[in-house]
Amino acid sequence: MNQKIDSLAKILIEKNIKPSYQRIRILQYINENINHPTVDNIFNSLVKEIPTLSKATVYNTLELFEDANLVKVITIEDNETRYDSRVHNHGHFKCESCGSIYDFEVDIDSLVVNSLKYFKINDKNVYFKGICSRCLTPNKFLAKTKIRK
Amino acid sequence: MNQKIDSLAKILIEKNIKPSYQRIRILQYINENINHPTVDNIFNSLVKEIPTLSKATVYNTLELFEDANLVKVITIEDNETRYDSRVHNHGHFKCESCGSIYDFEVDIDSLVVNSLKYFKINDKNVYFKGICSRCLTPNKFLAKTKIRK
DNA sequence: TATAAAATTTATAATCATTATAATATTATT
DNA sequence: AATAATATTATAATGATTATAAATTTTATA
Ligand SMILES: [Mn+2]
Ligand SMILES: [Mn+2]
Ligand SMILES: [Zn+2]
Ligand SMILES: [Zn+2]
Repeated sequence: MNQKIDSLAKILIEKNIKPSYQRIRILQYINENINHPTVDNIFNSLVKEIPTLSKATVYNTLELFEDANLVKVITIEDNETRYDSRVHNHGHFKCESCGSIYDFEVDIDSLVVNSLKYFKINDKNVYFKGICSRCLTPNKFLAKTKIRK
Repeated sequence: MNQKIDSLAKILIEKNIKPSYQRIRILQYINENINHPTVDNIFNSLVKEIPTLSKATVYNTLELFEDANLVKVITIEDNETRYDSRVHNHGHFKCESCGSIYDFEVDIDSLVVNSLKYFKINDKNVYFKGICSRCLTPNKFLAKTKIRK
């Protein structure tokens, strides 16, 4: 138990972030929930166990994590900002039916753009939209299907 | 003058959209301003010539255009929805210094993702972030530089 | 250890883009 | 012209994010 907390604290210390209890728990949450949670997801889950938690802390902490490259902001939809603890470059697929966001591996670096020769590129993103396989053939996987809002 | 309006009206009629004056002017604006304007950009420009224009009309019209594939929503930043009248598939680069959004051609269709074999893909997006060439060497192009908020 | 300073968290208010609602105006149909 | 359908407008409501200041916790120093 303390091992887990210690290792999370270590990650924060290495990034020069003081490992407060709230920060450790938020880091833990995004590491264990890689389904690209929103601020509300994170807050509503954690506030059950940390009743004094403030939403402002979640916002502040995520901004801190973003600057430290511990988390990546996913902006597929304009109304919901999501967070991804997998910071390596990968693509995202959003299902327009169930709302789930899937990761997929894609060789983004191979996308060389001539017209951006003299631009400094810090960040490359790829995202698709459509209907996921579960929604396309729902009856087949009924037992496995999880509906996400 | 009327030729332009007529051709814009024609575009709308072909999409089964009644060519009201407001709709024609909004279509004209996004066709003439391909720098990915926000709703505010569109509204503030047009309201000077159409004082009765309502922001709700701009929102309604853009949604209508989106459904008709006359415009594409660009969501690079989570706080600003932008609109693009160039609906063919192309990439976007957002400069983190001046905020400008550049178009670039990229062969998105060549991105084949095995894990999405059984997914229905409706929309593919690619966007980069970084510093544009003008911001990297600002003195060189002083005369040409246009600062965009 | 006691005290002061700094950092963090919390509670609350403010902001702002978007959506919803209902009234008004315009256009089409009979 | 009267009626119905559609579009526009004005306005309010919503909701996510940001800002602000007070309260709490941690750290540094005497
Ligand atoms: Mn991901
Ligand atoms: Mn574009
Ligand atoms: Zn789905
Ligand atoms: Zn720039």
